[in-house]
Amino acid sequence: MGVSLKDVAQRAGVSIKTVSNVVNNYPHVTPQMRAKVQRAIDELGYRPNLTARHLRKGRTGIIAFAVPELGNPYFAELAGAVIDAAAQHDYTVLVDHTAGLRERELLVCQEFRSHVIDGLILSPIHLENGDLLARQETSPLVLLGEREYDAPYDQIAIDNVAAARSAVRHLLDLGRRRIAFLGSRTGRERQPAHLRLRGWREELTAAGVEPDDRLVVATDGYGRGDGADAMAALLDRGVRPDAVFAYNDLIALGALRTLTERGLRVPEDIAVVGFDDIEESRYGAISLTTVAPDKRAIARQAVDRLVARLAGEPVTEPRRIRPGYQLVVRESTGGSHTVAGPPAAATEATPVAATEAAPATAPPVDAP
Amino acid sequence: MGVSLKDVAQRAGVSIKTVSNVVNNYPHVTPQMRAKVQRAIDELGYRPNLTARHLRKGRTGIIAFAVPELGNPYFAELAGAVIDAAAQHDYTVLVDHTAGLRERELLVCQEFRSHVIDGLILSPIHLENGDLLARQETSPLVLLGEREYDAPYDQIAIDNVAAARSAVRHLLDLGRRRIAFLGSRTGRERQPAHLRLRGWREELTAAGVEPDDRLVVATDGYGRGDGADAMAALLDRGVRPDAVFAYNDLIALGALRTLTERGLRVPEDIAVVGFDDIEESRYGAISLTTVAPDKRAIARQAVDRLVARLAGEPVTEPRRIRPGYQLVVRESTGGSHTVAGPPAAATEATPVAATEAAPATAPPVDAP
DNA sequence: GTGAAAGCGCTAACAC
DNA sequence: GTGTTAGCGCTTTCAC
Repeated sequence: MGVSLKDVAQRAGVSIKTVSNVVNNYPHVTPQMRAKVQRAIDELGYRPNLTARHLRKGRTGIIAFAVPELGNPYFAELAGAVIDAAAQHDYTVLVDHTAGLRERELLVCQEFRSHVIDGLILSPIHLENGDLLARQETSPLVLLGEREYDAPYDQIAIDNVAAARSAVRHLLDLGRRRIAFLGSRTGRERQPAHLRLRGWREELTAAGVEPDDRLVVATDGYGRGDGADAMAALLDRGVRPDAVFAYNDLIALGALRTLTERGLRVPEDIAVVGFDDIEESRYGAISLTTVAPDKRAIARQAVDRLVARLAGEPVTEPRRIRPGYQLVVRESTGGSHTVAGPPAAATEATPVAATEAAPATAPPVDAP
Repeated sequence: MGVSLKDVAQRAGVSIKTVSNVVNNYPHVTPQMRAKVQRAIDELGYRPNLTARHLRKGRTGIIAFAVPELGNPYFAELAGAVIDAAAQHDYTVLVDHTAGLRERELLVCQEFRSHVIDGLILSPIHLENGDLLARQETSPLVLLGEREYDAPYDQIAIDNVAAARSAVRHLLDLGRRRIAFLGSRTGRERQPAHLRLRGWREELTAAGVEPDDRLVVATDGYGRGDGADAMAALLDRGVRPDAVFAYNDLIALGALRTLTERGLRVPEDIAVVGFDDIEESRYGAISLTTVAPDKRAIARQAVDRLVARLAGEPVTEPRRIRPGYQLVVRESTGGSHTVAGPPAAATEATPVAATEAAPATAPPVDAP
């Protein structure tokens, strides 16, 4: 094994405690003693065994962040933000991905590295409410994403219905009436996309447009290929929308590709809106109009909530936090292009809608 | 604190050892004993404390994977592959990002979570050779990426010079002669892109074309915005290339965007080749020709090397492993589009070049 | 097949 | 200010 405190103490001719004091930067150590110990540390190449420290302290300073798929830029960008936010609190992040499988989601929130991770931030897809209620593990858990649960855990998610409505409203304002929805799910007991789909339905109805279910296309996954296929299927079916609202940017980008291949003009023939504002949406030949959740805020708040629970805040009442979002209008719906500038500062955006944590900005406002 | 082995033992009226045997699925336990203990475990909701186990065993089963930026899809995709490869060996991955800062790279390979991570896979950018030689930490380290070091650590990287040459050769074969390179670095002591830049230079020279340094554009970073800016700067400078070879796909995609904005046709006016084969390169309005490193192989081999070292294989001689790569020809150089199919199986690709670990495939072959 | 006891390396009381 | 000591929860000889 490696060099331990005892070895250093022996070498320096002092007690273990003194070495420990030096290692932990205890204030009350005489400079000469500190120097002596430090020399022994350097000579022996001592590195503290954090595992032992963790065992002793009962906590590790490691939190886990589990997402469906790291290959989805939205989650990759979010993971980066979580890592940064956690670092601010001196926490290290263990990133895992579940492939959106319920089994792996269960595993991660039940018995994943028990006592090694202090807490978990999970973005579930197929986890059921009962799974959460049956959770044995006592470490704090914060939930992210579209699914809403009735369980004693903090949940962070933008208002998906309102956000979806703002996207559809934008398309209606452009005079579009046959607005397709890409990315509902096939043959699942639960419909992960249901909130955004509901927003689509509600906003159409509110505008006096009858939602046409033939314009709703289910996909197998959430990737670019699924979007491309869905768009192709819709067109092959002979259904011709004048606008598309996609569950996420990847699906929208895939649809965009199909439209280009088929020689359809965007936005003239068909306008397209996505959801997520991943960076690549700003750089395509046709930049993508999209709903931009405030990822930094989501990450920061998720970490803040987790850290608060870790610090002992009781779960009297689980909190639901709604970070802000923006509708960023770009070329795919006729907006001008904004290649520069961070997503949150895009010029052609409707104001942020946020509750609780975001410093009160303007309430949601209609797109021009 | 939580429930410990002792508590379970007490409850079941057996010794600690017996409970431990049950928990670890020891073969020689009578069924009735196992059942009795299991009942106590369930009743008390016991979860093993992995931290204690780690301390006792001297290893944790956690490895770290540190990349410059998780927001770069190449690294995100690679991270996903590493997580999967590690899972095969029952290792959990702690993903971290260094922002490409030497300081953070040092931190991660020196004193990062000592004794908590069994080993580290690091993709450095600014780490110097001396930093590696001065490394105190004794846990295994595997290096990834373009930088080549003279240090006692395994290194996994495709043959960047040859890969770059194949990209440039492809452009030369198309009759292009004024081939720009986007993505060299400004004012750094080291030139991270130097291998690909060297490939560019060598292949041009070999073809009897004088490399023109006015066609080399430095960028501040490796993102889409950097590529867009670099392309714009080149055109504004009045320099008109007939092809562009970019350091990576993001820079190429940014360049593509600028070209579209300026009304230049791709590939007719300017052909574009990238490097990385990130998924989005296949889905743009103009799909991108790119050098596709075999990410799965890179991840697998990195994990394999690390696991081998962890299993006690001595570092008699550090290995240099060269996974395969392909040149995937798509629309940005006049190829047909390949939206479907995994990157490694793309039809219009030059054969794989790989050494050592990849099951001997065909040797490097010229592009047609 | 099961039990008793030692110790992994560290921290935190508590003495001195 | 510094030293002594008792565990944190687990695995692992070694008896029985």
